[in-house]
Amino acid sequence: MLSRSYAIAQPEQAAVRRLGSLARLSESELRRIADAAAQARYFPARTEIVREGAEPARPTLLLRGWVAHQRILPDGRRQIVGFTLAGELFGRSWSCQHSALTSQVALDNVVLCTAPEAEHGSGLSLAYDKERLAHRLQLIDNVTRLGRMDARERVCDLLLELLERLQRSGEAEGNTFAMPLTQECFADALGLTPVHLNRTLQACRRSGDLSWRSGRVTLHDPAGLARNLGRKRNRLQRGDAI
Amino acid sequence: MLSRSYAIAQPEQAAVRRLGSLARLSESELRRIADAAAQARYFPARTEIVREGAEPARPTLLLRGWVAHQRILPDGRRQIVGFTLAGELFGRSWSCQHSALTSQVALDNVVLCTAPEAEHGSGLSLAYDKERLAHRLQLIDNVTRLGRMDARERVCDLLLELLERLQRSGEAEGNTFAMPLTQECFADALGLTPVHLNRTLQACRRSGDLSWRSGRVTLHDPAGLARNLGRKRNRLQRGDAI
DNA sequence: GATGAATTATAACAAATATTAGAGTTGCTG
DNA sequence: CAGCAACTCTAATATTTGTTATAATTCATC
Repeated sequence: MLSRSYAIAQPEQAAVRRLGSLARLSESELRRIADAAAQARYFPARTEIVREGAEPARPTLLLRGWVAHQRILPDGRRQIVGFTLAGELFGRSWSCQHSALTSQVALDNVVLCTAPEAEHGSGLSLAYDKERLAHRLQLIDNVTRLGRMDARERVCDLLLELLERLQRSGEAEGNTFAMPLTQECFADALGLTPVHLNRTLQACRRSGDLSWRSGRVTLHDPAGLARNLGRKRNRLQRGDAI
Repeated sequence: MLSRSYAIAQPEQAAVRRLGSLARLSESELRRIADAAAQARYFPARTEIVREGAEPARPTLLLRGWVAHQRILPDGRRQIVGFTLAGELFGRSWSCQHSALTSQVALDNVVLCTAPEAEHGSGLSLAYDKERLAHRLQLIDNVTRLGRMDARERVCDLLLELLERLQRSGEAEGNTFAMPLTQECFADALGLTPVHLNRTLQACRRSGDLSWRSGRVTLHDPAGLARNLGRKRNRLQRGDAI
């Protein structure tokens, strides 16, 4: 269990840094984010944060950990439709006013807080809009991945996406990042069985594309992979929204 | 080629009816939609309306026909990530301010117009928000379909979705609707090859699930199918947004 | 360090989907 | 209505992915 002062102070800075990279925030907006972060809530790994169909949570800033947004079919098949990483927002994009479109579960130990209200047209509101745009991009990429890529391509493409996002919020060390997901969970995001994902990972290791050991993933040539997969670096630009 | 007066008058009514079903529109809003529809533009089948990455079009109201939103991989593989049907809006949800996230192509002869600006908080603005929510729902359904359903389930699930949307805008006759898509195109939406889609359609016909002949699709027991697939009727409710 | 549970790895086999090729069918156009 | 092009259908075969089972490894806890 994290001690309170440590749990909040560190990740809060990263979260603010990341929002600031999406739009220019005023002093008072920064203060309100810090205030919100002080009211952090904690969810242990594998805990459900919001259940699909439930009254959804307010817009939420993820201070630490990863959250998965998933659907469960009646016979138990699971599909993860997207991730939220530390420093990113979620809540509104995966919900409507009356019910959550997906269930939202903590993949590891998660610290989050309710995001402050943003005035229409403010910097904060722009940052929120960009976040929603990023979610839509995530979903479109996901559809293309699942519909038209084979196992190896799916693995590399999703790991590339995660690396890019973690680099953006300063959580990657070069081409290496901490991977809190189990292979079974990763398979549920890629529409593969755990066995086939494992086989594919071995192949990727042997071909020198990546390494994945004890919760750390390294992509050995991200640029080459991206070229190979036709992955566009669909960067969000200042002013992008909706 | 459609004569101008006929092309506009008929579908415009359906489009207004559909927007009205999403939110209560004022007299002046209705008039502005009619004005916009009078400035209709025409795209023949298989024409590109907006190319991925291009400066995107303004928010657009589709008066007639179907539009596909698609990604093309460098080697030519195509994935359709969503559809817009007559009476629905598109443009903003598939774009950001600076570049379209997908290319948008006319699947049959299409008539569209630029949607009127909506004031913040107005009925029209609420209808637009709902439309964007519906697009997000479409994408999430799509990910689940492609990730975790087999060929037969994908076919039935997508046809069900299309039937529901067409029923909502009054374009279906009972459980039958006009299907402008070629099987090859439908396969590109389902992440299947045309050959396998065709086999699967034969199987669905033989098992009595559906018929698809000369551009008309009938689902023989939509409710039963929906139950079978665990398809939730994720209806948009009054007040839903963002 | 020893123990047990969870995770990862491997193999053999089964099922689903892709590929290639070609034969019907439909619908448009002259 | 003849001819052509696009689309649909079918079959044989190849490849990919799923399933089941079990072994090896890792990780947390004692």
